[in-house]
Amino acid sequence: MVRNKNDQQPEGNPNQKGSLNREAIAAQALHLADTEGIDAVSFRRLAQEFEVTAMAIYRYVDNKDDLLDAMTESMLASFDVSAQQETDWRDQVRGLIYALRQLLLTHPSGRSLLSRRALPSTNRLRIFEASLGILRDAGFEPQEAFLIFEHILNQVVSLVVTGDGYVKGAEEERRLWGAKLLAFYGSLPKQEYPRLVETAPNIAASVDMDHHFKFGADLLMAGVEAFAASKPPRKL
Amino acid sequence: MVRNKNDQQPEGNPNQKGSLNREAIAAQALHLADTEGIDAVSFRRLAQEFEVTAMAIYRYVDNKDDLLDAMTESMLASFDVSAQQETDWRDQVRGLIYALRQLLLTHPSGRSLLSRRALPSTNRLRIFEASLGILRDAGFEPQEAFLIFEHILNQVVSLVVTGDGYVKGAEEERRLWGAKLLAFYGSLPKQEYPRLVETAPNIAASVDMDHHFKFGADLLMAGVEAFAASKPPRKL
DNA sequence: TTGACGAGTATACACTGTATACCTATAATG
DNA sequence: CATTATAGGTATACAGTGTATACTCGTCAA
Repeated sequence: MVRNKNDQQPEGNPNQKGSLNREAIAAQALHLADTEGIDAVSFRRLAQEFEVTAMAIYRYVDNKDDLLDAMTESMLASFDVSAQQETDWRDQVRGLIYALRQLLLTHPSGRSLLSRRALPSTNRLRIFEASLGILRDAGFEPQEAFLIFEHILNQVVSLVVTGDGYVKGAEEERRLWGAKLLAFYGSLPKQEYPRLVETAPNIAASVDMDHHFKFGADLLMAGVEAFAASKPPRKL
Repeated sequence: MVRNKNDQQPEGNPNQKGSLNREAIAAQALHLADTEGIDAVSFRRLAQEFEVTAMAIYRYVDNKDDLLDAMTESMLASFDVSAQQETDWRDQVRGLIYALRQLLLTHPSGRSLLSRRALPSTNRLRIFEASLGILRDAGFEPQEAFLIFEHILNQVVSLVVTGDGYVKGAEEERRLWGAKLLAFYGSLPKQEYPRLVETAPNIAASVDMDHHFKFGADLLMAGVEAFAASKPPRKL
C-alpha cells in the first residue's frame, strides 16, 4: 500500500476560510454560483477552495440537493421583508418587489435556487409568511394572497435575471449580448418581421436592468391593484 | 487491433424510428424531455433509442446547445398564434395565454427550453412576431408590447409547470407532492406561521393546474388591461 | 480502378455525483 | 495511564456526462 503519502501537514498555514462547516460551505458555494454560474458549483471545485477532498464535504451536506438547500438558506438569511414599515399596502408590496429585486441582483443564482421544487426551510418560510401577511392585511383572501405572491416572485425573478446563464458583474458580457440582440433583430427581413424589427432596440435595451425593471414593476403593480379594485371594497 | 467486432448487421430489423436526421432526433429528444425530464436527455441515451452510437448524433447536431435549439424548434413547430381570429384584442391576448398554456401542458420541458438565453430560430421568431402584432394592434407602443409579451410568457410558464422537475403525465407523483405540501404547511406552528397554516390548502391545491391557472390568468389579464387603461385613450 | 465522401464506430479525456473502505488525531472511558 | 470510540478527512472506484480525434466502412463519381 502506498498510502500515508503526506502524513504530516505540509505547512502550518491555517485554512483562511476557517474550519469546514455547513454555513461556510453554503456561503462559499453561493458565492461561487453568483460569480461563475450555478454549473460551477461542484463538490470537487468546492472542496478545492477549502483545500480538502470532495468527499469531506459530505460530512456536512447530505447530497447535492441538500447543498442547494443550504445555499438557498444562506442567500435568504440576510433578507428582511419587514424592513420597511409603510402604512399603505401598495407601498409595502412595492417595497417587497424592490427588496426581492435587490436580493436577485446580489445573488443571480437565486433564479436557479428559488425555482427548485423543494420544501422550504426556515428563512424561506419566514419570508413567505411575512409576504402573505402584507397581502392578507391588504384585504386579499388566503388563496389570492398566495397566488399574488407567487406571481410577484416569478415576475421579479424573470425581470431581474434574464436567462439562465447570468452571473454577477458580467457587465461586459452583458453589453455584448445586448449588441448581439440588436444586430440580430435589427437585421431581420423587415417585411416578414416588421414588429420585431421596430422593437429591436427595446429588446436589446432589456439587458439594461434598471429601466427594464421599473417598467415591469409598474406593470406588475398595475395588475395587483386592478385585481384589488375588482374585489368587494374591503381593502384598506 | 480488435476492431470490426460486429461487421455484419446483427439482425436486419429496420430502425423503427426511421433513418437518423435532425428533425427525428429533435423530436425524440423532446419526447424524452417531456416524459422523463430534461436531465434524461443525453447523447448516449438518445443514441441508444436510435440504436446508434452517441457520436453519430453529432453528424446532425453541433453540440448539446444546438440540440436544445433543435428541440425548441420542434416544440414550437405546431404552435399557431393566429389560430383564433378574435376581434377584441382582449380576447386575442387571452387566446394567446391559453394557447401557450396548452403548449406547456403538452411539453413540460418547455420551461427549460424557453428560458435559455439564445438567439431564436424561425418558429420562435414567427410566434414572437405574431404576438407583438396582437399587442401593437391593441394600441401598445413597441417597448410596451415587448415587455407585456415577456410578462405573459414568463407568467404562463411559471403558472403551468411548477418547479423544474415536472414531467408529463406524472399524475400520481403530482398528487403525492400536493399531499406532502399540505401536510408540511398544515403542521407548521400556528402562532409562528399563521398565514402559511391558513393558506396550506391553497398551496397544496396549486398542484391542480386548471383552477390554479384560471386564477393566475385572470390576474395577468387584469394587469394588462389596467396598464392599457392607464394610457392615452388610443386603444381599440 | 481510383478516389472522394457521407455515415457511423471506437476510443479517450476531463468532468460530474456519490458509495465504500480506510486512516488518524483527538476525546472519552475503564 | 491504557484502551477504545468517534469525528473528520482521504483514497479509490463506478457509472454517468459532453465531446475531440481517429478510424472504418459502403456508395457513388470520375
